[in-house]
Parts: sequence; C-alpha cells; structure tokens
Amino acid sequence: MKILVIEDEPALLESILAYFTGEGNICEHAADFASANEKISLYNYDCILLDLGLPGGEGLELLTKLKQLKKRDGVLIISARHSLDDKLAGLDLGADDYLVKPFHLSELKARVTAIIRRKNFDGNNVIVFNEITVDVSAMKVTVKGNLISLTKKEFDLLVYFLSNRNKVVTKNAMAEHLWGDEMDLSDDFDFIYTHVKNLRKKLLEAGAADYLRSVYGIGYKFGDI
Amino acid sequence: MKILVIEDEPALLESILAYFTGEGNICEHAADFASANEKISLYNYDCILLDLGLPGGEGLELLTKLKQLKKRDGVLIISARHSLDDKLAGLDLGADDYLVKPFHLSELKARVTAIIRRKNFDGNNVIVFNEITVDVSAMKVTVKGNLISLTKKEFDLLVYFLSNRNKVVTKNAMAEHLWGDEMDLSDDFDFIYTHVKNLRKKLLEAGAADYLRSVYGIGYKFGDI
DNA sequence: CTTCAATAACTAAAATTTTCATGGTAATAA
DNA sequence: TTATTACCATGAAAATTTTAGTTATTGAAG
Repeated sequence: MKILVIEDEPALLESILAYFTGEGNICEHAADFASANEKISLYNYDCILLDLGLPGGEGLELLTKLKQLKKRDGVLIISARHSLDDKLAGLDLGADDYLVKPFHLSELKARVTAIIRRKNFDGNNVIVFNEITVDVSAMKVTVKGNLISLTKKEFDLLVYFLSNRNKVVTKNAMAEHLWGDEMDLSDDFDFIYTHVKNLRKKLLEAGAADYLRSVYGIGYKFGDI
Repeated sequence: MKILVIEDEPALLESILAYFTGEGNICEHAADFASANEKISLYNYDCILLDLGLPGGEGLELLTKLKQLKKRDGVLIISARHSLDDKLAGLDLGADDYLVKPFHLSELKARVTAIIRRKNFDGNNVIVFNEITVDVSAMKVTVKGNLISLTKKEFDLLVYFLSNRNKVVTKNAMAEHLWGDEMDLSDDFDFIYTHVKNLRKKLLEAGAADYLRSVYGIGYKFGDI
C-alpha cells in the first residue's frame, strides 16, 4: 500500500517510515506544510498519516484541500494530547480516525490497516474477482481455489489491478503506486513489463482467464473480457 | 504475554513488575488514572492488573471504558480489603477475577495465568497443531508425543506462530510481540533469524513437518503445508 | 567459575527486482 | 502499401535485497 507520512519530528518520522516500509509498503513523507500540500495535490495515497502540529501552516487545511480535490485518500490524524479540539475538528473535516501521541507502532498499523480495508475493500480483506481471490491481510492469492505464490511486486500489481478493475490504468499510475517517489517518472520503467509478464504468466498457468489487456500507449486494463 | 499493571503504591508495583518480567512477560505500568486510561485505550494487553484505589479517577471507569472500546483484555482487580463493594461492582462491569490484598505473588500469577488461558486458548492450556502440542502453562512442547526443549524466545515464537497459524506474520509484529516496545522497530534485528532458525531446527529434528515458510520481504507463515 | 540463552556480527545462499537484448506488434505518415 | 517509429512481450543475465546458517560475544543464573 502507498502511505504518506506527514510529520515534522525527525525521530518519530524515521521510525514510522522504517516500520511501514518494513511491512512492505511504499512510503513517502513530508515534514512541512508546503511539501505536504504539494504531495497530496499531486498524488494519491491509500492512507495519509497527518500530524497536525506542522511548521508552515495549519494541518487541518490539508483536510479541506483533500475534500476540494475530491480525493478519497484515507486520513489518520496523529494528534498531540493537548490538541483535542483540533482532533475533533479533524474528524468533522473528514479524517477517518485519530491517534493520540504517544502510541505503539503496532497500534498505528492496526488503525491504518483498518482505514485502508474500509476504504479500498468495503471492510473486507478479501477481494473476489471471478475465479481469483486475494486475501490482502494474509497476502494469499487463489485461482480456482488453488493457492498460488506471488512476489511482492506481483501481489501489489494484482491488488492494484483489482482495485481498478475494468478501468484503464496508466503506466505512470502503476509506477507511482508501486514505487512511490523513488521512481523518477521521466525514466522509462521498462521493468514494469517484466512484472506484468510474470504476474500474467502465473495467473494463466493457474488456470485464470486472460483478464489483462494492454492498452497501447497508455497502460493496462484488468477486468471482464 | 503482555501485561499492564495499574498500581500506585511504588513498592508493590515494583515487586509485581519484577516478578512478571522475571517470568518472561512484557510488562507496562500506570500509576494514575490518566495514564492508565491512555494505556488501555491505545493498546491491547493479555491481562490488566487493576488496583482500584487510584489517584486521579475512579478505577471502575476503566472497566466501563474497556467495554465501550470492545476490548477483550483480561482484567484482574487487585482490591484492598475494605473495598468489597467496588470489587463486586468490578466483576459486574466485566472484570475476570479479583484478588484481595495482601497476596502472594504466586497467587497473583496463578490467577493471571488462568485468565490468559481462558481468554486466549478457550480455557485450554494446550494448543494442538497436527503432531505439535504446546502446553502453555507448563511451557512444554511435544512433537509426535516426544517432549522437546525450547528456550524462552523459541517457545514464545512458537506460541505466536501457532496463534497466528496460516497467516503471514511480519517481522515487525514478531518483534513487537516478543520484545514489546523496548525494541526499536526501526533497527533491523537480524538476530530474530537466529531464534527462528533454532526453533525450526528443533521442530524438524523432532520429526515435525516443515510448517514454517519464510515470506520474502515480509516475514513468516506458519501453518498447513 | 561454568553454563546456557540472548544478541551481534558476519558469510553463504536464496529469492526477488532490475537491466539488457531481441523480436514482435500497433500506430503514423510518406 | 510500406517504411518508420514507438510501444509491448519475453527470456535471460546481472544486481540487489533478503534470509539462512555459523560463529563469537555478552550477560545472567546457578
């Protein structure tokens, strides 16, 4: 999953990033209002971790902005104890949850997972698409009931395709989702073809129908044939 | 196991903490209402030891709070003799057991163990998984009926795997469970591999099937092959 | 002092990701 | 139509990352 961490305290930022990256997520971060504002305007995230005490601006404005932009990123407010009012205001402005500092990283993870599941998978952790099922929390994929083994990139790719089923997804969007801002989008990331190929092959070999179509010059469409 | 000790008398708190930590549990503590309230809201514990005579608030409210939060932490009330009514009220509010001061630590431990067993293992103290059985209270593990000897970490690891069988558990989650929040989760704790390896080896040597799979980049999965 | 478990450090092995080379296919324009 | 170009598919090698396995050090318990 793709997560944006907006936090100005370096130590906390680092440990959050290390934790979520270690869990296999794509993480980006912003340490001040301006860069946070830019990130949320330009990109989409599965979940945004928002610390309200930001230098350079009022964190709550970011929530307003998200609403204006009609984005549907999940937002978890990380609040210092004294800013209870901000916290409640944040929920009013559309944040999905809040967490009071200090907290355990596992608690943070649990809440982030809950938000993502609610937003992306209607509260389920299993996506079903014809003969394909994907258990997001257990990282398990079955085709016609048989478990198949995917690498992380293949898995992420499949989840991304499935949460955008029947829609054309651009190569840029895929790259952005799977590699985050480490990826220079001016590069041509041919290696995405390799991952697509490998995923495709494993699905077909397991007996799935050929749901993945390439869209010349744009990207791919995964969905009903 | 993870235990929260809510107690304001320093001497008693210390001895309880020392005792349970010495038993190999992960312990946290709170000495007043506010911090207790925060802890129980944010985190989950296998068992909470709750002394009702707390500065800063009414301890029984914590039970109400737990119920509101739909938490299922075990709760053992540590009651001064005179507060019999509170004690009974506590049981009404969902506490699992009570213990009148003064008490022997061994008595306390026995009750805590009983609560945890009831909550986590459906009243059994034995987890059975194919040819592996784990007696949680006796810390005994058998494979095909033969007793094998595990160290504390190996044992905890096995119990953790078994209570998350067939699910991918991340290295972070394992670290959090086995070492609590003392562990800096932004470190890479390679030594966890050593414990995994030792556990794996002992199980295999005792004739168990190879139930433990590593999940590249994420962690491990213990379960049916 | 000895022993054993926990941790650390390091090397080897394995798995994954990326790069590279090549051939094919679709769009575009002369 | 055909040449040209950009794009996609594939196989395999290379690079990187992650895990396994060894051995050494620390620290506590007996």
